[in-house]
Amino acid sequence: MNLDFYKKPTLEVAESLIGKVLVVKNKNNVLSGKIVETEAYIGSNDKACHASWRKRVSCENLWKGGGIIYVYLTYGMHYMLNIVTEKDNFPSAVLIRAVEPLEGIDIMVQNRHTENIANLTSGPAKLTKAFGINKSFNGKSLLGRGIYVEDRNLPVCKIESSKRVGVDYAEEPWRSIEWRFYQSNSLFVSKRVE
DNA sequence: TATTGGATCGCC
DNA sequence: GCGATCCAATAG
Repeated sequence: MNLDFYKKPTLEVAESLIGKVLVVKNKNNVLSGKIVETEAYIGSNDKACHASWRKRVSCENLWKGGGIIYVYLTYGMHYMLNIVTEKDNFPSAVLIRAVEPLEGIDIMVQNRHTENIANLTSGPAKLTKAFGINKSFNGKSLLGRGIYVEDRNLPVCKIESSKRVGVDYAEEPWRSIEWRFYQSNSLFVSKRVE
C-alpha cells in the first residue's frame, strides 16, 4: 500500500484493511497473514484512544501521520500493533486485532508455543507474538521492507461491524460506537462479541 | 517514592 | 472466573 492509502480517514482505512495482507520480514523468514479484524481509534476526543489520555511519551507516534506503526505494551505483557492513519498532527490509528496465517506458519507455531493453528493469530496480542512484533517496531514506516501491507486480491465475503472490545471504561458514545470491523465468516476473528 | 490502571490471554 | 506482569502517569 502507498502513503495515500494510510492518509485517508481512519474508518475508511480500518474497513479497507480487511482482506489485505500483513507482511513481516526479518533475516531469514517471511511471515504473512490476511487481516480479518480491525478497530479504529480516532482523535483526542475519542475517550478510548490513547491520544485522549494525558500526554504520554509512549504514544507520540499517533501524531506523526499515516503510514507508520504504533506499538505499545498493555497488561504488562502484551504488545498491540496499530497502523497510524490520517494527516500529520491528527492522532488516529487502526488496531490490528486478528489475521489468518498465510506464510511462515511454522515460525508462528514456535513463537506461540502452540500447535493449534486456529489459536495462532486470533487476537491482538496473539498475532504480535506470532509475528515477533515488539516495541522495537514502534515508529517504523510501513513503506519499507521490514513490515508492510499489500493487496493480493484475496476474497472477502462480508464485513460486519460492532463496538470495540475492552473499552468499557470509556465514556459514551465512545464506549459503544461501532468502530470494530471484521470478516464475518473467519475462524480467526477474536471472540468476545457482545 | 508509592500507587494504580490498563485496546489481553490462558488456565482454572 | 481470575492471576500474571510492567510501564509510566499521577499523587504525595
